[in-house]
Amino acid sequence: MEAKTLNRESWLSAAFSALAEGGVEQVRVEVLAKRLKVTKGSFYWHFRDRMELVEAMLEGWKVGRIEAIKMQTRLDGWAPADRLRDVLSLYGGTSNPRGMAIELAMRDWARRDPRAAEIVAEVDRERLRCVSDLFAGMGLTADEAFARAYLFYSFIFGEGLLARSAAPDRFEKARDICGRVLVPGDAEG
Amino acid sequence: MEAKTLNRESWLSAAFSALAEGGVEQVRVEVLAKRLKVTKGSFYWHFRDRMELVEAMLEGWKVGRIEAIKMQTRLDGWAPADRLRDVLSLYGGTSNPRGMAIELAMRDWARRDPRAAEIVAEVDRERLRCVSDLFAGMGLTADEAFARAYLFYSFIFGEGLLARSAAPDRFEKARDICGRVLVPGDAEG
DNA sequence: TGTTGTCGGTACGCCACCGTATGGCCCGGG
DNA sequence: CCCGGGCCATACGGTGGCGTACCGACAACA
Repeated sequence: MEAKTLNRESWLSAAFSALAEGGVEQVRVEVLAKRLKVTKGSFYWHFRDRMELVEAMLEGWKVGRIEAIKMQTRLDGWAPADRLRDVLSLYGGTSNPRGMAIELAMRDWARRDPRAAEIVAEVDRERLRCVSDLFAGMGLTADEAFARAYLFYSFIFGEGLLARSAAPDRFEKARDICGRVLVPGDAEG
Repeated sequence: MEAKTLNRESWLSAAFSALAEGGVEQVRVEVLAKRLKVTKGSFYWHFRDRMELVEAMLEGWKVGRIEAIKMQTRLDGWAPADRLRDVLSLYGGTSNPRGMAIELAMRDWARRDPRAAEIVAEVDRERLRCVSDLFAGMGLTADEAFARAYLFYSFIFGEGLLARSAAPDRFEKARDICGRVLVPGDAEG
């Protein structure tokens, strides 16, 4: 019961899937077309060229991620530490593998494309600011809060990079301990 | 004064440069040939095909990294904490950007190629084992030591992923604080 | 001086991808 | 009925990469 005519969103969605699976290099017009069961004639109706697609991806990802982090760190009467634990569990481990794949692909992309680098930089700034504020809300100084946020995000993305081969319970336990180190506090017995 | 005839090492070296700069996708026969100022006729003399090159890269990277981590964590009368701080400074920040670029490219590669994934997994196992032993040498239990090693490496690689835009002193200070959190101890005034 | 082996150049066919030009289909408004 | 626009198919030229077949330069060596 899918819509019988595609639009920009259809192509963007397919593009993000390709990005997650194979990096920017794999978001190719004819490949996406095949996956959408149309020809590229459709693509070049909705987009001027491939560059317009990838720039739409950058912009869409940016606003989506910034909106998400603002939601996730807004404390409506919650304790900062609890919010931090929430964010950690949202990105951590094997939950939301697609989201993590896109994150990593985005960052690999940023390593060689200045436009992507600028987008990732903006998102990172916002994220560091948000969780830095949470740490500051726990009584840390500005410098310490920023350092904690830096450690926090480095761990999250680095974890997605580390090979998770065999012994899953071992990693499970490790992540548990890491969580307690990253966001101090007595909770979470 | 370069050798006037190329060999496998020449191609491998160029291949790792291309890998660092643009990921696996950029290690292409004709591109490397152009950079080495020869034609691909040379390449196909030293290698059967492109796959033989990339497999040589995987193997070479593996043995090199395993050898390196064993060196860097062997304590010849050194304190475990000092060795940990050494490793951290070796990979951290902006020192050795080429090495970090290769690390990240390798891991991005591993996300879509099972052979690369296996290689990275082997290296990671060895690294986690080595620094885990160091943490254990500081009196931690096996579980805690492994968790610390996990946090340690996640931070190192995650840090390479985080956008480092503007305010370098801010990040410098943060990494300093992170170092003290990652490897506890009173040293390093 | 002829022979053999090492190393690289030249030229070709193949394929995947990009972007364009153009034509066809279908559907609503007049 | 027809017609105009939204949406897609078809077909084409161009480019860049892979791998192969074959040729040439050059050194060692007998």
